[in-house]
Amino acid sequence: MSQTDLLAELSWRGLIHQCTDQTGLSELLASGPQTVYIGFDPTASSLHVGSMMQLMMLRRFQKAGHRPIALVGGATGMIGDPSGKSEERNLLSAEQLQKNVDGVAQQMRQFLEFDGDQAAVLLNNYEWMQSYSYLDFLRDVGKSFPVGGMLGKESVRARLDSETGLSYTEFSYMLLQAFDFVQLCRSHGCRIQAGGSDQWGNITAGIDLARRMLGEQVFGVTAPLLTTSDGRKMGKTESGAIWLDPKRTSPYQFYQYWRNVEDADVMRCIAYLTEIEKEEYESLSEATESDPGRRTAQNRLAQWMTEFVHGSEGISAAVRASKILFGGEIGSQTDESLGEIFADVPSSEVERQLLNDDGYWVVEALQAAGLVASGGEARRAIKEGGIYLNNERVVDQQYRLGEKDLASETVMIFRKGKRNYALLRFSV
RNA sequence: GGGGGUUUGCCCGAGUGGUUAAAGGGGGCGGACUGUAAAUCCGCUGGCUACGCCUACACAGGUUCAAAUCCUGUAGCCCCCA
Repeated sequence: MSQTDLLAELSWRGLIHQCTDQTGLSELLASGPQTVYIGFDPTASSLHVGSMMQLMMLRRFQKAGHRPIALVGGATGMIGDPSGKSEERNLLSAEQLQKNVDGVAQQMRQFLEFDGDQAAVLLNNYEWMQSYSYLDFLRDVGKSFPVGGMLGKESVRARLDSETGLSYTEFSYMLLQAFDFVQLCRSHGCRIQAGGSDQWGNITAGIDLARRMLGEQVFGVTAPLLTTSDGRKMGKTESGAIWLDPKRTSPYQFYQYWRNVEDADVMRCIAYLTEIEKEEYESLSEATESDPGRRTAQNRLAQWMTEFVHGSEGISAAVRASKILFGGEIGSQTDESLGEIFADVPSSEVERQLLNDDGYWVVEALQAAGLVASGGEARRAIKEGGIYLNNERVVDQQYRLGEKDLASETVMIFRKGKRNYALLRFSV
């Protein structure tokens, strides 16, 4: 991909929100391979959907022949970026921070190429900040930082006007991030910083600082934030963030999240997060327009994302689980395959001998499985036709469960309504 | 300190001696429809192997054949006077 294609691509994808000097940047990119950096906050040991967008941005630069630097904020993470936050952050402990940095660094390997001519570089700003003394920092960096400019930044003003205010520590955050840019410019010849639009203030601070300290002209470009059509941040559910780590968000949940994206948001997700090409993008957009019921774009998005993040095994597991969880036939399964498919479903154990003799009363089983709070509720649910055993409706309130009702060696699958599953394990 | 009012199920809110497990609404849960959507429609919404029994209308006690409903005391909330 040539340099001009890169900006054209970012632009049709809507990934350029603000840019400090569009023509300057495009000339710079055209003049040869450049180094570009994006900072990542190590607030957790896994990346989530929001940071994925930034990683894809770096990936796009790398594919176009530039060198990406993923900067993990080991030092800045100790302070906490106040941008876009309404409250003072809790400070993370040093050990927690280190764990997070390690976890995040690990995940980046699947997004960026760390070998070859334009090998990606992974840095931690703790490396150069840890031994920087306060006095030296004030003399070298603070000196070139006019407070008036800082006060003018939107991110600072918003917090100063709020009731919680802004601590000196958080106020200083900007200096640290600005200095990162200077440092990377010096050590790696990095002249471009990208980031989310909430980073605009920090990025421009870095550009000003580079001009003052190094006399260098550097550039900044921001991408829009990934929000829903009604303005909420994407990548969050009631139960928390969507993580890239399969231990935190299973491939199934991940897949389902994207499948369920609103029509109004789906095309933006595809543009921002995937590498689906323009022609396909347009045909998906057309499909959403003309036949929204088929959810063609959502399916494609879910499939692309899950495969990219969790590999071919992840996507096939997610699709298999989706088919069964949405009412498909269960048939005869093994404990192992059920365990995989129903990984996110609560399960309980009861004694196997309950199945002997007259069998185990469904109403009791439903209570044991935790699907209903009382026997009365269980009876009612059955009467209403809302209870399913291994995806087949239970009609008889007096039904007794026996060995024949097992879906696998030891497990029965109960469902209340469309989506509430619970496993009951009959152990020995 | 004195006087008046109020307290109902997850929430709001009717009910002022018996057919009241308590109208109506909201929420929740099921079902139908659908796009694993929205809207809509229908049903359910104290417990108990249950045509019966038990527990419930702030709490404790009393009157009565019978109380969420009447009386007394206690507590919470609200208003008026000082």
